[in-house]
Amino acid sequence: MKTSYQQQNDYYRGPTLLSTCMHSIGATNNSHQRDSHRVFHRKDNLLCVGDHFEGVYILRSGSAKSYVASRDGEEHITRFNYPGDILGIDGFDGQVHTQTVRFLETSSVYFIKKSEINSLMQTSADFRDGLLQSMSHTLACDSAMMMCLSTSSSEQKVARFLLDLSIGFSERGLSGSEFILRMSRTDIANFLGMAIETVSRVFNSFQQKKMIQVRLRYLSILDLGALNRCVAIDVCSHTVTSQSAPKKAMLAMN
Amino acid sequence: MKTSYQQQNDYYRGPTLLSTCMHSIGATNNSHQRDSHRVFHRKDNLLCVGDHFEGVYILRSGSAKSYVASRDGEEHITRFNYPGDILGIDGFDGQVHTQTVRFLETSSVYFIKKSEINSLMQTSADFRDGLLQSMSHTLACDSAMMMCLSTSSSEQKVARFLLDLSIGFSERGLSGSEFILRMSRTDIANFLGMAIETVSRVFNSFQQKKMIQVRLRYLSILDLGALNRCVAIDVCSHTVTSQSAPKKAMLAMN
DNA sequence: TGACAATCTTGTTTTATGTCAATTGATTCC
DNA sequence: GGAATCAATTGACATAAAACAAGATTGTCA
Repeated sequence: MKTSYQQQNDYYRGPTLLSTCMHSIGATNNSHQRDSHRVFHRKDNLLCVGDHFEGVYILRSGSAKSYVASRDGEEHITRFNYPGDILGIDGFDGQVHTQTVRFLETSSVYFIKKSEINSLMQTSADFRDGLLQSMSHTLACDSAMMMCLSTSSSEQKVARFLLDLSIGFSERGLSGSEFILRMSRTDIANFLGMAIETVSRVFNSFQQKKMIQVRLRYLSILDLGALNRCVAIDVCSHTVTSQSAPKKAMLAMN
Repeated sequence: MKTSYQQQNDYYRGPTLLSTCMHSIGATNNSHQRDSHRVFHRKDNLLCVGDHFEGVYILRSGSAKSYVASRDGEEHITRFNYPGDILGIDGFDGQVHTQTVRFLETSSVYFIKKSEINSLMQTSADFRDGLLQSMSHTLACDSAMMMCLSTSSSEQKVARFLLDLSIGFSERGLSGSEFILRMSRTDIANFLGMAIETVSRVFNSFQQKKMIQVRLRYLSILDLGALNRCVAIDVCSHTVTSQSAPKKAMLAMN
């Protein structure tokens, strides 16, 4: 079974918001490239809350999760990271990192020193635009996530999550319909703000409706349309007869 | 009663993440300052989803709400804005705005053209740092908000909301204990991802516990400590005898 | 000033989802 | 290779908060 799933930790070479930056750096100085690459393993931390800000990292291969911690020690995952993502951007404010970044599998990153960022901002318009664009894009994603967290049902949240993964893999030239969930159910539950049991139940429910096929961390999307419809209006769990009047009206408009 | 509440639409002159930027701009060119100031009224839109990105705005006085829209027309408020905040930053990605910004009261903004941003990024280290810092700070706030939305009870959400407002007003040199809620209950409910009725009930509950005093949009914080404790561990709505075992344990550790 | 429209509050009912508990199924590691 | 640990599922039950409904208050404009 494993063989049908694409390797997700191939080096990422496709277009990305920061591919331009890589160019700029390459053009500026080739000799230091060796030193700027670092490899990490599962459960390694790239950064911890409170670490001094030294620069940003571009994830080249593998995957990671970024999380914040509340006063009482509770952790909350704010993002899953994939190749091309910039890590450690949160350090610009106050020169201290507010998030911990932990790898989900063997991964490699490219490091850009603070001083390098500064000089590139002045000399390379591409780098400037790329960085601003990337941060701006992250802000937009956060807004969408907030909307998802605060207004969606459990089924909508999981559907949204799977679709985002699917889109992300597609953009990176991997299969958007068959992939491996590198994170645990606990991580997914934490990220989506729901109980782990509910995640399990929704997966099961989707599977019974032939929308997905899931076994442990191997996931196939069988009916993309159904997932998309689920996100737009949460009809997955209801029969038409049990629809409330407002929901019926919304369906009618479609 | 109104007289005891501070005017919130005085021009903001205190320290802010972008006060340095204002300096830089002032130093660069004084003559255009007149043109860059614009005044808006309640319910006016500064930006709409889909608008082409022309530059960013710094809110000088008043207040606004930023919201995104889903496919089915539902709106979700992602942020309330106060003097010193940068508006329109979301346009860096794709040169199109993804959020609508609407004023809650008569407000004024300072406009910085795209071309100006570009030249300032090159020439002024202060502006560069200020902008990156501001965006980074916003990202951190978003993370905290996501955590709040996904893991908090209704009482915790409202407590967190009031504390954030209080801190924001204090930082701006206004009273952190007595202020006007410029947004409607509906806006608050939308922002916090809860029903308007629940917002009303939580306000009432807090009032009965002498934590706050609220009448329409006039709000006083009577017991800051209680609000803070409510955010840390949600004990507001429970008596000690009804605590579950884990919650009791958490309380004991305090 | 009075009437209409918003906005906010309060009471009751319903339901989605969390919590608790038990079991099964994978990994890990001597 | 088998105990031990960790991860995921499944079922029964409890509950916080949404939905629904009705009323009170405030704001607005002729």
